[in-house]
Amino acid sequence: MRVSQFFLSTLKEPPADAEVISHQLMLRAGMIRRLAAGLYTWMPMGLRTLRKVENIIREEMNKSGAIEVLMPSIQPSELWQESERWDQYGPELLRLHDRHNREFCYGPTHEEVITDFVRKEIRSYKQLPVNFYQIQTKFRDEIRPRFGVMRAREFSMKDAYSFHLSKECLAKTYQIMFDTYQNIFTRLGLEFRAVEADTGSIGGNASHEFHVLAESGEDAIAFSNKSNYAANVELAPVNKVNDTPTTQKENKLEKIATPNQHTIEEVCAFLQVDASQIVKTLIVIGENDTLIALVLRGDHELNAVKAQKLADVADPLEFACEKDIQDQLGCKPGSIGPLNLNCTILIDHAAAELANFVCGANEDGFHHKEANWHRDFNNFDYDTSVDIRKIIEGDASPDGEGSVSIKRGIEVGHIFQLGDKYSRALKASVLGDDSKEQILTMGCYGIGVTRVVAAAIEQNFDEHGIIWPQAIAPFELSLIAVNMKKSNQVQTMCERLYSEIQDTGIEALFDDRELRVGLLFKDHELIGIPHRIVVSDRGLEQGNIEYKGRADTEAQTVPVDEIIPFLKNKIKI
RNA sequence: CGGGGUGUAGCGCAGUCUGGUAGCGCACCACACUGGGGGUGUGGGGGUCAGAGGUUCGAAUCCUCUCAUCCCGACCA
Repeated sequence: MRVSQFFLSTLKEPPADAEVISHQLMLRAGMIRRLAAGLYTWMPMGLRTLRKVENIIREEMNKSGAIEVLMPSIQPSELWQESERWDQYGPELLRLHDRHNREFCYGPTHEEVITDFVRKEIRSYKQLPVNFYQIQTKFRDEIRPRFGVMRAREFSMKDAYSFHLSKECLAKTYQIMFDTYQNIFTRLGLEFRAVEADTGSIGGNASHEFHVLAESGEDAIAFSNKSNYAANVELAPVNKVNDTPTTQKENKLEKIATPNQHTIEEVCAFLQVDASQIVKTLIVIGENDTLIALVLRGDHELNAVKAQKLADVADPLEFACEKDIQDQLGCKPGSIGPLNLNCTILIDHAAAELANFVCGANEDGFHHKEANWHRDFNNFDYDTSVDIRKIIEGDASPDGEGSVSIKRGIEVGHIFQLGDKYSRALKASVLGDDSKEQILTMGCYGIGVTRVVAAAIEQNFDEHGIIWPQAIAPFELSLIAVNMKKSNQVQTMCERLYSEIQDTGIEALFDDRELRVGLLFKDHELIGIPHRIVVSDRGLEQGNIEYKGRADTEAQTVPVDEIIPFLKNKIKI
């Protein structure tokens, strides 16, 4: 492609409202433009990368045996009423009316449509298992779209849905999709991890998220340093360290005044103790609007996802207001402690292992020192202690092998074993080999296609711009001329090379603009094209072309005669 | 939806406090010089100062409302 016949629109400065690096670089490199909040136009440069991502996904999905379909983005409300999600989904579902005042929604996902399709089309167990996928535009009316296409309202997603007679069969396809996702993200050239995940609101059993590792990721992932274990921090369990908690010491329980010391930091500083020797007591709403105390070690953080799964705790987790705490427990939140507290108390096992600890005294301005569970608490039972804290760096790995380190990731894929939630609601069934009707079992598998593009940038950039993995670069090679206008030999060589490069199948962007070479370098580095050759009088006099990889620090010279094989070898067509 | 910003030329901003000719840099157009890392000069084009209402002789500037947008919290590919 010649730049003169393409559309290049780079910005020297990032627009002020772009915060994250991928958003800034996508705007500056002329990949996208914002139309409205969470809505983006893909410009020619960005679209080339988007299409490459799609194609890799499509190829690998096809290889896995999945079959491509394309469903409408607008869906009738009736299907959503059948699954009961019309009422459950909330304002994120963009609802609309047609001219006859019939209700529709813009699809945020396609479980209903595909299940409806399958119940009409699939009659026999002999047609199973089957896995349909599409690459299609979704709309989710996010409360706060942000970070450019990373969290847009309209976005492109690859969604696949598999149908089975049995859970065993589903598990097989699930494994195939797991492997396919590994292949896809490997081919995309991204550093990623498959992690165990919460099944969340979609429901179902097994679930894995695929995360692209990047500093700016919104999710925290816990890894074992010894095994393959990886899990979203929201989900990662924390193992009990001891079989029995530390035994009490001789020191007596002591009540001390801690005037105006409310937070853990304040109390620690005031009493000169470490946060790990203090217990914090959080009051949340339980089932039936009772209050429940969650007790954690002072240096640990509550894991809300784990806590709200406990039978007594309301889901979603909700903290009690100060007034209710004051009215029902007799003091302000800053002085609550588990000793003689008049409500259900759930103790995190790390807190239950403490001895001689500090805790609130349930009296404004007072704490206890030297508290011990077995000695000072009636009915304390270590075995009933619960796991409600966030795993932290250095904790033992949940699978028992090695310890945990934590990295940040961007969720780009998610696979679920759905079960029969939708097939049951929509009565999707087939006849089995016993001639009996059987409800289908489903799996679903998503990849955020547009998000992959942003995530790839978050993982691959420097101060000059994007550094594309070759598989998804908009162009593979930059052909730049120094002062072509004034040099016939440069111009002739560029035309010759451009033609020969095209014959190799390498996708080159030939910058034939009459601009200073510095400008050309800046533009091509910003766009992130992985390979670059420069043709100049200076080089040609020595019979050389200059080559530089986008991530290289030094350029190298290559004899003119060898440049095409050299490039073929570098770019591996 | 709560909290905090921001809306002035395509982009980045000043001007607003203290009302009085609409500005700067980049980009764009023309010409000339220049030519291996965002060069120089000369001359240009482009704005309903987010919108509406109000105060005033006079409003980008003061007041009221509306809209848009970004950042921090709960959701998700």
